[in-house]
Amino acid sequence: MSLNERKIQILQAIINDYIETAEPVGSRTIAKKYNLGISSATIRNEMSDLEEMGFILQPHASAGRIPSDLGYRLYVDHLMQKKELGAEEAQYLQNVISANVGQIDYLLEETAKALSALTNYTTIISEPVSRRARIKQIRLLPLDASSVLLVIATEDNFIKNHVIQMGIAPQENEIFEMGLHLNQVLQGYSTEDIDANVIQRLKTELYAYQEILPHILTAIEKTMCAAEKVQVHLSGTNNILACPEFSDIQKAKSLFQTLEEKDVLVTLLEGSRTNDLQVLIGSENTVQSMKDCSVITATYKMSDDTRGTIGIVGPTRMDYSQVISVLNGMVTSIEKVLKNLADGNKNT
Amino acid sequence: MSLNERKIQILQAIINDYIETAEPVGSRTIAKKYNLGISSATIRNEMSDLEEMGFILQPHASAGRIPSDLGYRLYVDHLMQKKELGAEEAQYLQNVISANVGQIDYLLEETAKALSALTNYTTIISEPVSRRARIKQIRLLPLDASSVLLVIATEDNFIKNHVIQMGIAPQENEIFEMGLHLNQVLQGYSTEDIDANVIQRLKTELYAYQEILPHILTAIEKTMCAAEKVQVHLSGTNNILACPEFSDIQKAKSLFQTLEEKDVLVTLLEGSRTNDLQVLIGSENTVQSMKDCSVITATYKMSDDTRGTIGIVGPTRMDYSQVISVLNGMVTSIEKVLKNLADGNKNT
DNA sequence: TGTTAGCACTCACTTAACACGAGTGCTAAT
DNA sequence: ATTAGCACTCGTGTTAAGTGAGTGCTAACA
Repeated sequence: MSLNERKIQILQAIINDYIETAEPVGSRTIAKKYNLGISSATIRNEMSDLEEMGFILQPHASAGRIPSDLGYRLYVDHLMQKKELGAEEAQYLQNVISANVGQIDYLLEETAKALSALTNYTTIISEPVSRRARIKQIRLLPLDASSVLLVIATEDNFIKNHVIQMGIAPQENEIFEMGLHLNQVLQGYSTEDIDANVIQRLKTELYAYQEILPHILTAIEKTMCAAEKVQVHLSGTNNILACPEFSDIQKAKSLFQTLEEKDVLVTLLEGSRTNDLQVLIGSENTVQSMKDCSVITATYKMSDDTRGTIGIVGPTRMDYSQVISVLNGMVTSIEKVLKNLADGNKNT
Repeated sequence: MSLNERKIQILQAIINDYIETAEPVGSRTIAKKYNLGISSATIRNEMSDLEEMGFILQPHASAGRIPSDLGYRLYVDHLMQKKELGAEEAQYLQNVISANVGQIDYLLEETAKALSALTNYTTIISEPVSRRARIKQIRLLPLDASSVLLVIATEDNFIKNHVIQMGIAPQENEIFEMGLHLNQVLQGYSTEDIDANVIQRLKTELYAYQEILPHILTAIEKTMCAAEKVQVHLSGTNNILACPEFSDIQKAKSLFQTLEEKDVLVTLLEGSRTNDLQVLIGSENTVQSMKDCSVITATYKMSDDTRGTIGIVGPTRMDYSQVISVLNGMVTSIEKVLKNLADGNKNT
């Protein structure tokens, strides 16, 4: 029993129809709607084969067929015809991005909204992070009598700051001098580079400030940690409730619960860091509550080392080709903007 | 027809029972469960009066009674007995807060989670903002050949920064000098204080830097705007799906849609800026999709001028006294921590 | 005059029976 | 190899009857 041309046509018809209608597809429907030149009986025989091969399944004995996860997998890998993103949609995305250049968090928030609006699914976006944030500039600013502001700019132009509270009130010029020295020593360093040796060196060279130095070192560590922590934006969760597959309120609730856990979302996106585009279909998802969902993720690069991920979550019966075209378009647009930002060679 | 003691007892019984069971309450139930010493027939007569007065209503002719919004209003204002927060719960909240001191956004995120976990409703928290953020420190740091980092610390120790990209590459010492000057002039100023006069003054005094000054002034404006922009955190939306009143998926969807719009959330919370604690019941809400919800908001102060708001959203049939006790406990805890932060007199 | 027992009535909800129809699998004819 | 025909399955929709929780009203009672 081989997967001949006709079987493939039938499978494609089933998947297309099911994605459109969300109803199990029967042999008569296919015979009428898609002119394959064969009768419903023949289609029935082929469908029986397709079921045996695991590409489709029957919800119950007297119902039509629906695609299985394996069926969708075949569809996504070989059958699906790839769409290009429409001009108006591409323009819409471009506008959203352009309007928010310079504020990375708003940019991603709005991008997520736009993607949800275009696809009618749920969007997850992680902020770009380098696994190894390198210090480009480090500064200390006296804030008031008892606190000092630490500012770290990484090579990707991510800025993080931390207010350091200290019991002792140091002199302004001391703070300033320390800042200059730290900047000189730590430039180009990542978290891991700041090891015992470096710390020892700083302790020696800044012996005069031994009372406040520890405060500052812990602050640097915390700040660098925060710089490496992934921030995620979620949007369009309400679309889940529009899907007939989630009319069971229990299913919907457990999915919502999962989507509220940022950690889970991060792992979900992290998984696809290596691939440009990844599709996880139903049971391929490791998270239990997402066994009825498909997740399509795309990676966007800011620099070679700094990348974030966009994920679209929908029912397995999702419009794969449309989502993929939207994601591709979005990645292109966003990379253009972010690369300019990282290179720092464009006016705001 | 007056609201005598007995009517009040009956109303209270109806509300208590309905909050607990979510089922319309009949006269027999009250007669059996609450020992009021009167028969179900008498209760029926009183209930008829209560309905006429608008405190309760009948979903359909042969059903029991449920409280109306007016009924809940009376309950909240006069009948409800105020609870104190349990010791373990107070401890739990305190732990969550202590664990996240120093990072205001994580703190609020975790606080929102904790409140949702304790109440089983949805939590919205806005970050504390002063309506008039005043500049405490303003600095310029050269980042690389073409960009400069602007750092503004407000008097409440909120730090905001902005990367300014400029075509021209200014000298390090020029940047530094400008920064010092700006700091001197703008200290203590809020957005509104920086009017045409001030700008003219700066333009004159910093005439030497007329090419880059405009870049910097717009950046200052943008940054101060961002400092005044309210950030909101949302948590526990999935609890909505556990409420029987939202088993209608359409209702749930429209509520979810509303909750995804940050602007709406901000207005929702803003409304109660003046009051310490505010309860909006059902139709008292201006937003259409929240006509079946009650929103309890509490304001927490960081300093006299800087305050944020916590809101709990649930069905009108929510456990008002419990939510209020949790909110009060939370405000006390969070204010203790935040005031220390704002005063800057405690180690991190 | 306020309270209560009794009773007729209402109406949502449940259950069972039944018909309907979409869909299948199998068989036999082409 | 294809297809027409047919019996069979099973979810869905409809109808009818029964159930029970709840009400309002009336008349009797303290």
